[in-house]
This record gives sequence, C-alpha cells and structure tokens, in this order.
Amino acid sequence: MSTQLAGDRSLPLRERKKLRTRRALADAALRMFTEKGFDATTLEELAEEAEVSKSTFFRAFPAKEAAAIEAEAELWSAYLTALAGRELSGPVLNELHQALAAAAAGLDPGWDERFLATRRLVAAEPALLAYVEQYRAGIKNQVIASLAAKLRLDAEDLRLHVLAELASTAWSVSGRHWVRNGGRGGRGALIERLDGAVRAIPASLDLSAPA
Amino acid sequence: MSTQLAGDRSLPLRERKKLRTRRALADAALRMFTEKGFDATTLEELAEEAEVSKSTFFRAFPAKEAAAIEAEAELWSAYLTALAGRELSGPVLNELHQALAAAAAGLDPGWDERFLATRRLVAAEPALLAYVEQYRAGIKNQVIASLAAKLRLDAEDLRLHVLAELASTAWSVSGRHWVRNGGRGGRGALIERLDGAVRAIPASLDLSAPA
DNA sequence: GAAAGAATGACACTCAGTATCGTTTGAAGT
DNA sequence: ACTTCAAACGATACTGAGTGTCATTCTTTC
Repeated sequence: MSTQLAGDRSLPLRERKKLRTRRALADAALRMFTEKGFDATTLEELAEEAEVSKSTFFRAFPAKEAAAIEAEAELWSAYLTALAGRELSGPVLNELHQALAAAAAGLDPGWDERFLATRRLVAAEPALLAYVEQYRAGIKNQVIASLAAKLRLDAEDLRLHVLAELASTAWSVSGRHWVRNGGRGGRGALIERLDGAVRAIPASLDLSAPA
Repeated sequence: MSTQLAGDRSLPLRERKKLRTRRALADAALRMFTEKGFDATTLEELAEEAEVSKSTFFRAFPAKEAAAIEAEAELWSAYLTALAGRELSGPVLNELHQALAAAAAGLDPGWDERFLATRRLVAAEPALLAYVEQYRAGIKNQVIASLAAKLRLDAEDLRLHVLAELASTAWSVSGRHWVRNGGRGGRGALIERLDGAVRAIPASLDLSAPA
C-alpha cells in the first residue's frame, strides 16, 4: 500500500531506474522552482540538473507543472487505490473520508516535507494552482466512476458528484490550514484537521445570513 | 444587468469596437474549433478569420482556450455581479442558487445556443475541460471572498468553501444533463434542472451503501 | 482642429511540448 | 558468457502559444 520507493529491491532494475529519475526530476523541480521561480526555470535547466535529457522529462511527466506537484499526485493516487480496495458500507462520505485518511497515512516518511514545499509553490504560482485544480477535477471524476460502479448508480447521479466534491474540498481546506501553520504536527495533525473538516460539513448546508 | 451587446448605443465607440472584435473572435473560435478541432486550428488562422492580428487576440483573451468558453465566462461573470448586488438573508445556499438562476435568466437571447456549442466543445477537448475547471475554481474563490465579506466570516471558513462548491457542482451537473438532451427546452429547462439539483443536495450527504 | 492617449499591427523572440530516429541498456533465453 | 529482443534514452529538428517592443492609426477631449 505504501508508495514505491526507488530503493525497493523487489522491483526490476529497469523500473528502479525509472523511479529514481522520476524522483530526481521531481526533487529538482521542487528545489529550482522554489529558488528561481517557476517561469524562470526552463525545462532544459531542470533536465540538466537531474542529468537526463528533455526527452526523458516528458517520458516521466506530461507537463512542466506535473513535476512540481508529485507529492500531491502521490496522495491522490493512493486515495484512488485505497478507495478501489474498499468494500463500501454505511455513509459514503464516511468511506471517502476513511480512504483519504488511510492514503495519507500510508505514504512514505519524507512525504510531509515535500507536500509542504509543493503547497507553498502552488500558493505562489498561479500556473501551478491552475494545474492542481485541473488535476483534482480528473481525480474527482475517477472517484465518481469508482463509486458509480460499486454502488451501481449512474455516473451522472448528482449525489456522487456532491460527495466526491466534498471530500476533495475538505482535504483542500484542511491542507491550507495546515500549511499556514507551517505543517506543524506533521501528517498526524493534517489528518486530524481532515477529520474535523468532514465532521463540519453537514452544518455547512444550514449556514444562514442574519435576517 | 444583461450582458453588454456590441450594438449598445450608450457605450463609447471605442468600447463598442472592442466588444465587436471580442465577439467576432469568440464566434470564430467556436466555429473553427468545432469544425477543424481545437489543436488543428492555429491562432493565426483564427485571428485572420476575425480580421484582426494575433496581438489583438491576446488583448481580448488571455489564452487560446478562453475564446472558446466565452459563453461560460459570461454566465459566471453575471453570477458574480448578481451575487455582489444581493443582500443576503436566510440559507446561503438558497441565495447562491437564486443568484445563479438570475444570472442565467439575464443573459442575452443568443446565449443558449453558444453555451450549448461551448459545452460540446469542452466535452470533446480535454484541454478545454482543464481550462474550464481552472476557470471555475477562480470563480469559486471570488464567491468565497464575496460571501466572507458580506457575512463577516473568515475566507478560510470551511462552510463557505462547501457552499461555493455545491452551487458550482449543481450547475455543472445540470448543464451536463441539459446538453445530453440537446439543450431541449432552452434556458428555462436548464434553470429548472438547476432547481432540482439544488433541492437534491441535502439528501446527498445521507447516501449510504447497503450493508 | 490639435493634442493626448488608447488600441492596433508588425515583428522578433522564448520556450513548452511533439515527432523522429539512431543508440544504449536491461531482460530473458540458450 | 553470448545472443536476441524490447524498452528506455539522447539528439535533433520542428510547431505554435504566448510575450515584449515600437511605430502607426484611430477615438476622445478640449
């Protein structure tokens, strides 16, 4: 269930190499974008830093932005995996919550730090924010498809869209708070914030303006 | 409250011209992207079709994608305007719903058709879908800021995020259904679908998997 | 009708992203 | 170890979106 580390001896050498360069590129991206800025860093420089060619970069990532949000992508990927391996029972929102919490808990130890750096970058660079929004929308659609299959519902059922959206929103807000606090408390604190956010959802619908 | 038509005599000539070229570009984009495909149409061709230079295109739109989703952008812009001019009372979700319905109702007569064409394009072109997702995320943030100011709440209040998201989701799902039905019933039918979707939201939270 | 200023067109430039192809390297069987 | 095969890689050339600059042409205003 945990992320594939590049040092994993069980993997064929070829796969380990691919993971290593992928990680090298993502690390270089995080570092260079933070130091020089996203726009000021060209892909050529980035590829050179990771000692691969530009071709190799595009074999590992579909876009410049993707390398910067690796940590975020790892989380959502684990989320989808956790959800797929789950047998649903009871309130669906609760299931999504559990899947998300389990996904976050299962990531490799260094993830916290990378995620923090990623979110800071995203907050500073509009291009990255746009990419993240679009990325999450794609994940949301996969969640909907997965739920629709498990529950034998139409993928256009409004309720699925609402639920997928709510889980994502809860995560997003929790993450922003966590980052504003400098990531204090690490992953545990982040997951606790998520718990609180999910619990607060039902009350949201009743928010009223004073008469 | 209605959209600025290029024929509006009350506007200075210079502004009318700007609106005319903007509309010409958006129309050309919708037509050419539909006929030739988004990628196969270059900006040079598109600009030539509208009889302006590439420079002028980028003064009217920030990106190639933006010209294709003018109709969508008009709606959200009207939504923000309607929301800004509203005094909130009662359930906030209801207010958002009303603002959205009013915005849709107030757009110019040809909007239905352009919106339909836009959504078909978006469904066919991943690049456009990505752009729309990102665009809506920006609108959502403005809604949150507007609500936070009116209700004197923190912009990070989870409830605001949830509500802004729900309104957007209800619209999105309603629109997709409407498009699947070929836009039958015009704007009236679309707004009715929106009503139904908003009403169905509370039940979404209770969706459970069979034990 | 003249001055001021905004919008435009023309042009040059950067760089993300794609396509092609010859070379290297790990995987698998003998 | 030796060969075969396929996957990954590097090098190169190319397209086209998006930016910056500047001279020119319009609209507004006085």
